[in-house]
Amino acid sequence: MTYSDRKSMPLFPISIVTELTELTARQVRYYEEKGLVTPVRSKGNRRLFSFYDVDRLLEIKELIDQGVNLAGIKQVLKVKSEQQEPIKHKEEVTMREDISEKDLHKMLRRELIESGYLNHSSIVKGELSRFYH
Amino acid sequence: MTYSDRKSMPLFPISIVTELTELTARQVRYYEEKGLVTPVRSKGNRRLFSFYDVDRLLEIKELIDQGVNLAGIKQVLKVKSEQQEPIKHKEEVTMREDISEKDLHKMLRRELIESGYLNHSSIVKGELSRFYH
DNA sequence: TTTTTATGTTAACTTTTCTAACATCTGTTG
DNA sequence: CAACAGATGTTAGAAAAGTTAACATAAAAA
Repeated sequence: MTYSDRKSMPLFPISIVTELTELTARQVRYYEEKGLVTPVRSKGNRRLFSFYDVDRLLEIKELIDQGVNLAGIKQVLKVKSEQQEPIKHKEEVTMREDISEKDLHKMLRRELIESGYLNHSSIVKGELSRFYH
Repeated sequence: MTYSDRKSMPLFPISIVTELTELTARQVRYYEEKGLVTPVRSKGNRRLFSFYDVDRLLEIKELIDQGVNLAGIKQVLKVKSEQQEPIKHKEEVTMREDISEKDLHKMLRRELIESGYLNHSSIVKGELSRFYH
C-alpha cells in the first residue's frame, strides 16, 4: 500500500465522510461494494477515507442528483480519470513506490508545519459569502 | 459552536491524531485536560480534532522534545497566539458568528471541489526527497 | 526525601463501525 | 399489469475504538 500524497492519505472515518458528502453510510458502503470508491481499511477493518475519496464521493453525489445510475457514474469517472492523466512522468511514478504509511504521515506532519496549508484561508474567505442568506 | 474555517473544522478521531503527531492517546488527553488543546466532541462524546488542533499538538510535541514543561508550553502558545492576531478585522470576526457546523461542512465540500486543494501537490513533491534514505 | 509532573496501564462502559440479512421503493421491461 | 433489478433503508449481533477513572511509576522539582 503506497499513497502518493496527502490526497490519498487515509484520514477520515465514515461518520465524517457522511457529513461532508451528505451521503448515508449505507450509500457510501454500497458505492464501495460497486467499486466506485476504495477506501483503505484500518487494522481493525474500519474504512478510512482520503481527501481523494471524499472528492470522488462528491462527484458521485452530483451525478446521482442528476439522475445518473451507478453504471453511468462508473463510466463517467472512468472517462474523467483517463482524460486526466495523459502522461505519467517517470519520477512521479517510480519514485514513490515504497513510501510507507508512516512516512506519509510524516509528510503530512511536515506539511502541516511548514506548508501554507494552515495559513491560506483566502479561498474560504472568498467563498464565504455564498453561505449567507 | 462556530468554526471559522476548515482549519478548525472537526474531522479526525484520536487514532489518526496519534499517528499524525506520534503522541500517545494518553498524552493528547492529558494535554486537553491541561487546556493545551480543545478538540470538540461528537454527539457520542468522542473527541474530534481539527487541522488546527493537530498543528497545535505538533507544536506542543516540538516543545516537549526541547524539554519545555507543560506550563511553559502553555505560555509559549499563549504568546504566539497573541502575537499572531494583532488586529481583528470586523468582517472576519462578526461575519462568521452564526455559521453552523453544517454550513462549514458545505464550505469544505465546496473547497474540495473547486479550490486548488486537490491539485497542488508541489509541496509534497518538493519535500519528498527527505524521506528517501 | 517528599512532592509534583507527565505518562503508562488497566478496567468497565459507551459509541461507532462492520457485515449480513431482509424490507421497500422505483423505474424498466416483458 | 407483473416481475425484476437497482438503490437505499432498517435492523441485529459482533467487533473495534473511544471514554473516564483509578492506580502505578519514573523523573524532576522542591
